[in-house]
Amino acid sequence: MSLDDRKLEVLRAIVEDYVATQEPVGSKALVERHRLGVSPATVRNDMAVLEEEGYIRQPHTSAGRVPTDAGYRLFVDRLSRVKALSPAERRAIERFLAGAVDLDDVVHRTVRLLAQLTRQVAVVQYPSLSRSAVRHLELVPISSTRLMLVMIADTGRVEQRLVELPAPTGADDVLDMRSKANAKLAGQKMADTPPLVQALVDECPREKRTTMACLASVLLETLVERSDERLALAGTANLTRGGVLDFQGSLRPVLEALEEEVILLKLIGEVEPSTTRVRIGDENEIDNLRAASVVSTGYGPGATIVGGLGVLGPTRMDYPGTIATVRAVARYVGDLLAQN
Amino acid sequence: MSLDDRKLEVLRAIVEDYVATQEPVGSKALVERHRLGVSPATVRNDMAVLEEEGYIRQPHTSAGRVPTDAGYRLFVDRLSRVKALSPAERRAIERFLAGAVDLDDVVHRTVRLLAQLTRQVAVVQYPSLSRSAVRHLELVPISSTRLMLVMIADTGRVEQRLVELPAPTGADDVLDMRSKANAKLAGQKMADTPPLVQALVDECPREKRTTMACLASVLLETLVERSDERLALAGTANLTRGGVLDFQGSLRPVLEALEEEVILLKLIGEVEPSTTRVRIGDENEIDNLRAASVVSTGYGPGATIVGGLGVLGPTRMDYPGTIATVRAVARYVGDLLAQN
DNA sequence: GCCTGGCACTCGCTGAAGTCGAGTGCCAGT
DNA sequence: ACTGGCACTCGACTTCAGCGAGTGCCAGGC
Repeated sequence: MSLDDRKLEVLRAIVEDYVATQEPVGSKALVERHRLGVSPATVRNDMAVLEEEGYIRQPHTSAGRVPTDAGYRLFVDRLSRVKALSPAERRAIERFLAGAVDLDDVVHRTVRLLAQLTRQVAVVQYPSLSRSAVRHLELVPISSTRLMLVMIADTGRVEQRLVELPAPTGADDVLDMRSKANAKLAGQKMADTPPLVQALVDECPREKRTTMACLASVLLETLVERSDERLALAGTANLTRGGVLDFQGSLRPVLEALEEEVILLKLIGEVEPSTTRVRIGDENEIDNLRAASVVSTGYGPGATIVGGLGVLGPTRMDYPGTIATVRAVARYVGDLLAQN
Repeated sequence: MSLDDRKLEVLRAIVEDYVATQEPVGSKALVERHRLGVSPATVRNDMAVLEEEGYIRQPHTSAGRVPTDAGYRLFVDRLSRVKALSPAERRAIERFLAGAVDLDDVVHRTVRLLAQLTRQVAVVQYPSLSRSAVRHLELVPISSTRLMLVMIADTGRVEQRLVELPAPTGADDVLDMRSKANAKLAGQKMADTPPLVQALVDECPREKRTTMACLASVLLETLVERSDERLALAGTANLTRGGVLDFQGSLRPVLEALEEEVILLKLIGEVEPSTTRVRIGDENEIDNLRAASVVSTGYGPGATIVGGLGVLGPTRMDYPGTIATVRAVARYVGDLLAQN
């Protein structure tokens, strides 16, 4: 059986009320608060159907109804009107982000802002190396057999790495390697660098080749294999909002999941074309997060995406508002990066 | 009245039992578990005295006793024997830290290790800039009016900052500024740099002075004013250990405090000579943490201290074990930094 | 003088019983 | 197809009694 308009309206009302009050919502209260123009009995019949279809459920016999994950899904996909941000919010975002001096600072401010606006846990991925390009490489001699390699990406991200050289190497040779490496790699997308790094070694005069190979391996490590992307997290205290009711009584699994960078990256890092992704409850592959929802999106200068950001909260969350905020913040951060 | 040895022994037994069981401990159970050689009645009398002196209290009339903050204090100061780490633990620490490739990596591994070993929330401060020295400065031209300043500290920490120049500046001039800055500042303690930076400007030929002044102001910002020291945090999930009993029922204030970097820095950053500092409950100046204890210490290569680290947990924690672990980890990290 | 056994007392915890009421499903009527 | 009515369910809350851990105190013994 398909759901007629009124049933959908009832579902929306249930979701909205439940999100607002955190309590199972009954037919009577629904009619009172939403002027549906029908009687409670009618609503009850609709509810029975919605329950049969799996969109809502009763926590206990003879209590009100609560949306299921599927109910939220339907709500997000078909029923929610996008909430526009208030001008005040827009201004807050702009002002808050404007003061950033530094990539670190941008990310920190962003994640705090997101947490504050959505009142949920916010996660921001640092601009991913694999999606950005090399701006400049610097080699700093530490001792005769040690260099520090500093890589500056076009997103402003900086990585450094110690290089142990196989043999003492003079300052001139270091300068030489530096200029060669820059000539070859500056401006290139990280993903395109491996063959170039190889070429760097191949083109090297024999006597310097082992040294260069050594540098090359660290370069590859830094540019490509570095899978441990960095993250910033904020707003964990928001998990305690709404008492112990959300997250089925225990924050434990959620906090544990939040500590695993790998998990978080999976959640917000897998960004496709500029859509906003909403994962509700069981849709999360992580067991620990089956009681949570994640709203995530990609960000970056212009249309390119260099990283992901998002928020995590109880399935019972204000989806329209959260989605709008996440999108807006992502857009502002993208603009900020574009200015660099 | 002063406390005789047996009363102290009773206090120790109460602390140990309470830490282990998380339940108020009564006179009978105490005698059974600790072979004190006296009867419960005697212990009761001792308890009455201890209570009068403020070292223990009864949650409710006719329940067992629980240590007060003062009780823990006395325990830590006079009663706890230092627990030596097991060889297995030592090996775990060494092995876990050995694989670090990078300062970031060192800090991350350390904080995770601490959290795991103590089963509490761990905090590690990045080597503080103000306590370290400049190893090298690098200036990377981004455009004709923009430079990126990269500062490498002797602790391995790297800071970068964008510099907007007042006028287009050629590559030669940039190189010149770079070598002058390095000549002046490399090897210097951050704290000593301000007059040197000033000298840098003063010694500059007039026509380049405004450019140099511009660089200098960013330098000062980076080297000195940068008060927002960085931190790493791990193990928040451990807060949920022990149910909602610790932290008087709400994790909220604790999580909030953990989000404030300023607060954390105050807690673990104020490191004096290489003592381990223990703050118990009310001794924390932060209101949100009056139900928590913090064990912190400084770390650094050799005898110098470049940063702080520590753990935070319920006042009901295993102090001897925690103190031993914190100290050991700090020592290993210090050794690791010394190798650089 | 200090320790001990005994004893009355306190009081939180637990479980049973009872009440309340929100909310339901169903049915007959419009 | 909707509505009003009605019997029913069942969780939440309250009350009450009994239990038992633990106490404080006191009188007696080493």
